Amino acid sequence: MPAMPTPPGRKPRKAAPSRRPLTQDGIVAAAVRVLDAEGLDGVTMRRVAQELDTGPASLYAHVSGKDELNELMLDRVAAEVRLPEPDPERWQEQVKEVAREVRRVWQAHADIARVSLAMVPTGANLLRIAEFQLAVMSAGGVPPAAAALAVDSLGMYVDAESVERAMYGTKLGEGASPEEQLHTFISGIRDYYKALPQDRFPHIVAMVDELTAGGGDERFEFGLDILVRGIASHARP
Amino acid sequence: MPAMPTPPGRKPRKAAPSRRPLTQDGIVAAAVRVLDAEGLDGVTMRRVAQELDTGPASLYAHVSGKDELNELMLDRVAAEVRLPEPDPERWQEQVKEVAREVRRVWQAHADIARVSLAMVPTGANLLRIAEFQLAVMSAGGVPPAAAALAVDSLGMYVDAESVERAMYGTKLGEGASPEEQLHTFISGIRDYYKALPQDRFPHIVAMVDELTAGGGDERFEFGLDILVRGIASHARP
DNA sequence: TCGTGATAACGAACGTTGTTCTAAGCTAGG
DNA sequence: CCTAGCTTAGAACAACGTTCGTTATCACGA
Repeated sequence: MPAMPTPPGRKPRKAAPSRRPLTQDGIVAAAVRVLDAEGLDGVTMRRVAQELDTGPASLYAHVSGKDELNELMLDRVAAEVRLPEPDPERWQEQVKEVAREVRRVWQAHADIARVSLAMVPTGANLLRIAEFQLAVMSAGGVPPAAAALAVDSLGMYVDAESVERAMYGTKLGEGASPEEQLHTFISGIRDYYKALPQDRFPHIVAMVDELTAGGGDERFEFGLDILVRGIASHARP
Repeated sequence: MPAMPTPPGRKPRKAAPSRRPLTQDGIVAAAVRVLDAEGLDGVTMRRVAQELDTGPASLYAHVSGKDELNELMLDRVAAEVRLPEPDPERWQEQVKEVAREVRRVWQAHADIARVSLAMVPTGANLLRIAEFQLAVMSAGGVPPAAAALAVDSLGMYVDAESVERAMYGTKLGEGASPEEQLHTFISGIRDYYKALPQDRFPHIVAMVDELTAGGGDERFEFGLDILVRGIASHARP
């Protein structure tokens, strides 16, 4: 198709290029909107681009790829985590408070914990949280080596628990309410465990109620309690 | 090319239909072979089918889809976990032994821990491990509710640690040895943390060595110690 | 005021992925 | 020996992340 003059009376190409220019921040904000509405698997380059009325190729000028977009989303969401005023006297309770707060924020944004589990924290908002925990533990008498590894273990625990919890909502249909979903899922598991052969799995069958008990908060709280007790056993008095 | 009569003296279609029929077990075994050689992301329907000299569609007669194949792979691999003879006197040490053993097996099979993290255990070999841990903790005096939640927390910790560990190997190039990969990765993180602004992240910068210390085994052992100490604090004496 | 060059935007396309469709082949039962 | 039902498998579908090459835009020096 050789060069052709544009037909008379035809606009240059597209009607209104009133498109405000793309920015990395705008892209990440759009991605988080999609995340909240459709889950992490719903955050595709195409879907984010669509949210911005453009094509997927346009995003690559501001973001190196999907991985970087994931990390930027996580760090943006991590900004919502509120940290208390450090109080060395209450360091154990404060460590728990921060863990609960991170879990709350992760669960407010669908699957995002999956991203946190699969990366080393480098963003400013994530490091801000780690810094707080290191500070409060150090002030509380936990030796540096123990505090460092404790931050790691705590983060892993919060992430893994949030991932499992989020899974219940996505594996089931999106129809019912979150509590309904959780209950349906748990009942299925309970029935399966109850039907197990008692001679091979006596404890599982006997403890089926304990294994499937707790709305999720109880379970989390218990694991948190275990971790903090273990950490405290390494602190000097 | 319309229907043509087969030339005389020619075998029906393919030279030797010595193709032994597909079985679920054979498919899972092939999938695990691919997993070990190329990682979890390398386990695609096409790749597994290729390993069996067939097409991807043929697998769906024996396996409902990718998710089920993942779970079957995990359970097959879980059969390699060896459990000690239960000894209530040493329950804390035995819980740790099993956790170490599971981690060893997970890490012997690339990314497989990712699957474990994303599902509720239902396979016979996975339940066998949970049954053992419940039994030994119960015999050791841990109350049922605590034991049930402890199994959950322990499993999550082992899975999450294995996933993180496996990630170091896959994010970097596949060229160097595992230790080399780990070292390269850790040094990158250390340099980044060292370059952080000291006024905003004083503890991170000060503890950079502790945060990046431990070949991985130390870190895991420490987290395990924390968890078991916490669990033990719930046991009756 | 007019080019002009760097950069952003984007339509189209490539190579993969999981999965389904549909037709052909094989095997067991009458 | 023939037919019913299951297995096999080639082809195709929709969706994914990413890249290519071209077009449009805008700040700035002549």
